Amino acid sequence: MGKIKKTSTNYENRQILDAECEEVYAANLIGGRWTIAICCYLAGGKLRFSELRRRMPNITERMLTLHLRKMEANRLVKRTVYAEVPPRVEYELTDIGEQLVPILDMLKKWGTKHKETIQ
Amino acid sequence: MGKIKKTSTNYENRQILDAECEEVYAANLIGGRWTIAICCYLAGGKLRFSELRRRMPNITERMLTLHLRKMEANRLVKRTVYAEVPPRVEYELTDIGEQLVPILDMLKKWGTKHKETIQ
DNA sequence: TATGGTACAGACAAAAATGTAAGTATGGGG
DNA sequence: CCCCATACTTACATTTTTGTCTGTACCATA
Repeated sequence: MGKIKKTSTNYENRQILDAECEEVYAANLIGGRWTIAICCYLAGGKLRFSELRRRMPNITERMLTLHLRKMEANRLVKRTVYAEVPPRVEYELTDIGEQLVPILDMLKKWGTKHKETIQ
Repeated sequence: MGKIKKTSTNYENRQILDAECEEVYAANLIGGRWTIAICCYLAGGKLRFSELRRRMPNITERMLTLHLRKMEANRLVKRTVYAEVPPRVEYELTDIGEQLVPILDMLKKWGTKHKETIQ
């Protein structure tokens, strides 16, 4: 989420997988501890920064900011700033972000089944 | 993939999300740089350790081992050891692992569409 | 003048993931 | 006895991600 070193094997390997495997490309977009949770909350409609924070009591402001910025860069969310004081910033899923929701739903069902299966 | 510190905030946060969000639970199962790629190759049928390695020239033996072990622990793959010399070990998807394949396929389609969308 | 709320940014630290390099066991073939 | 192949393991180093803490701008209200 911070700086990446473009000469590392790690970075190189990620690029290679990213390029040759669309599943990995997609997975990298929703990677990060809080990304999917944020998607789930935004699936219910647009939310302010502070509202997201309230829904995820354990995330820090820094982590929320970093994740939202990454998601914005990846075009999963749209960020709207209102010129008010105190500031108001709203986040919502983009079209392509919305299209992820049913997949997350399948993942959810699979996860539930997996939990049952392994015990 | 190595040791985890069970007293860390990081660990605690993961547990919390894991418990309250099945999507995150599922995503954690397929997390890790090489996990999805391994699933994709195993979707075509069982493969030996060395065959997997040949299909992923950039993975190291250590990383392949670690990922396969994690996937085995998570019941995504089944590991079969043959008492031969030199050793032969085969890996294949479990039932629940197979059920992940169509979801990865949706993820792939979404990834392709995302790539088109963002340019 | 002091305080409060919102949505951040920056420096730093800790933890986790990934990668590098070397070594292991086994038995068969030369 | 030496080397080969396979499927690992171990110690260590590097990179990346995550978390802690402090500070900031803005204007309104007390």
